[in-house]
Amino acid sequence: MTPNSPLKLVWKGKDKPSNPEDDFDDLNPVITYRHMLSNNLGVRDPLRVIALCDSDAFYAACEMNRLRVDKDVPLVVLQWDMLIAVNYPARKYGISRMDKKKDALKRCPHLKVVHVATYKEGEKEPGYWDDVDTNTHKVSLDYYRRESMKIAAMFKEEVPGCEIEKASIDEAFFDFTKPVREIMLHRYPHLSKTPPGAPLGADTPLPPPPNISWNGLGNLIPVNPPPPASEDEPPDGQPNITTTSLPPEDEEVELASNKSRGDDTPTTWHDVALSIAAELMGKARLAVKTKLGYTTSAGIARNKFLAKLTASYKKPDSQSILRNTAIPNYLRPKEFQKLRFLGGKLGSALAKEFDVSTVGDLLTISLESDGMQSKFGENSVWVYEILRGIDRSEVKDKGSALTKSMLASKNLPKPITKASEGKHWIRVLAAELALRLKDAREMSPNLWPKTIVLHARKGYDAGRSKQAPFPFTREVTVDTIASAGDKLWKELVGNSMTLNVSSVQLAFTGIDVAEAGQKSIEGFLKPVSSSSVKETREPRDIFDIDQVAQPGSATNAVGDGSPQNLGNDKSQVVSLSYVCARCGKTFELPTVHHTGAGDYQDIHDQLTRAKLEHDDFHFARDLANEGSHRPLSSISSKPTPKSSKKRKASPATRGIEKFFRK
DNA sequence: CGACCATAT
DNA sequence: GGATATGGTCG
Repeated sequence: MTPNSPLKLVWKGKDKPSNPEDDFDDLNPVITYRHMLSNNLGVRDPLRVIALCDSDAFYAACEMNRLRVDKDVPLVVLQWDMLIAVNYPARKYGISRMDKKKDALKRCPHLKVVHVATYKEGEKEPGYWDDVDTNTHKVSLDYYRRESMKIAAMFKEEVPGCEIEKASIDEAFFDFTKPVREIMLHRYPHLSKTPPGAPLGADTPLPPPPNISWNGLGNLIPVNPPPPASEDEPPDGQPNITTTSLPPEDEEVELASNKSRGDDTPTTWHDVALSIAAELMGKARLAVKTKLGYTTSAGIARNKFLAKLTASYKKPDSQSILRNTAIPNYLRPKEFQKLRFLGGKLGSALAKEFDVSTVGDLLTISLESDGMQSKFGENSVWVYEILRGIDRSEVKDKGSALTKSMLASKNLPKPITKASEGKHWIRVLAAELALRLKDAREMSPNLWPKTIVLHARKGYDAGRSKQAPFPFTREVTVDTIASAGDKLWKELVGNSMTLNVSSVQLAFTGIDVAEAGQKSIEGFLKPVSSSSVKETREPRDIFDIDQVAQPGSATNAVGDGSPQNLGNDKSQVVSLSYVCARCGKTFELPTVHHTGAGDYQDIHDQLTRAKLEHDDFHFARDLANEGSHRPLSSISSKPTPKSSKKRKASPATRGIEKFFRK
């Protein structure tokens, strides 16, 4: 029976609280030595501290850095005729996204206007040109992706031992719980051991926390927000008034008024944890600002949901802290449709069903109110909790495969009608994917896309998609990708001459590091050189294991699937290497001549032996390291309001494995 | 696994 | 709204 048992909350709706504060009655849990000294309470940890940090006007900031523009220069980033980013100096002129370039310039004639990088026609690389035309170019966000990765890398450096989840190109969540606990134990050594005379042993509450100074740590969200600034409230509380208090202009003012806002409510140990997290977050943000030139805004609170909400309290270049005690008053006036995951259909369904708009409104609706269970089913508990500031979703390190999919897409203002145009755009998109995959492989070689997907929208219809396994080829070339794309195109739009395609998207999905035993051996066999291999439009990987093991099998769905490529090359000079996906060690084999599958088999066997030996080394080393990082799958959390059904473990990995395990 | 949907920046 | 990303549903 943990103090924060979720069941308590689930059933709580049964007896309607008479005191509205009861809705938030888990916000001040008793914290014991057991809590303090446990390291695996996960999302139930009463000392959990999470932050969300996002870059201010990120694309604009990237361009300012790239062009070495002074930080006070108003600048916008353009995508065709649309503003996709407006820096803060430009916002002072009342410029916002949704404005057109024209209007923006009207408001601020000396505005710096930068168009996002584009590929043009068949260019291999994106670039910045001034003659951008949506009919011939496609946008590339690559520069921003790279900058984003730099920032993420610096964050990891700056807060070691902290789980970090990149949530989007310009946002990351931090789980500071672990490093904060260590610091707390170090700073307050009397917490590190249950005192001998403690009445309840480890379940004894901690002694009173020290008074802490929030000075310099960020903006404290007030426990008692000041009343809305304007006296003349529009009838009905309409959307264009800001219900939340306006943040003060500077932190001095904020701090001076803390007392009057009730921020002198008793300090808790969770507050101590928050304050330490704020130190760490501030340090990491400072590093990013001084070393990379990006300002950020962060929110620090007890979970992801609140951290995200808190980050928006004051921007830019600022961080804010939401104490548990400040949660109810911060949450209640918010329009729930602005909350994470309630911005879409679920949110509007709730608004319609109960005819309300704020969190406070929804708090009066119990779990078993008419319509709650029937209309929202599984979501109702999730909603119930989120409204009360409870969110058990975890911050998960997305590990090595930092990106699971790559999408290149192009909207066609003037829909295309000819097959040749389709081919053209597929080629452009393929070129981009090829480059991006190549770049990604510089960081982690052995990245493999499992599938390729083509999306197309015809006229006004909803888009349709087709996918197929992406073939094995060591060299993923534009041609490889384009022909796979062409094939999907045929299945999707056919040869009909009436086609009217207004958007095309080509994607890799299931990108992952090929791990031993997970993918087939092809992934580890890398042709170093080859001669008399004709460069066909669809170069087949000459080491495709299927060809070796089962000559003629056509499981490889590459390109046009023309059979003449299957084992038709009579003589080749090749040499092979095997690169371990885990440590990068390379095994080279001498150059061989071969005339048939038998030779392949020889090479294959030798490499297989080397690989097995090497795998054993990793296996042993893994055993030695066991125990330090086991995935905790026991904690169930619901990252999205969607179903909580668990996916079954993927079926046994098939393929080449049978060649190795005997 | 394949197609599609929901959500977000 | 365009360009991307992720995760869930359902057959």
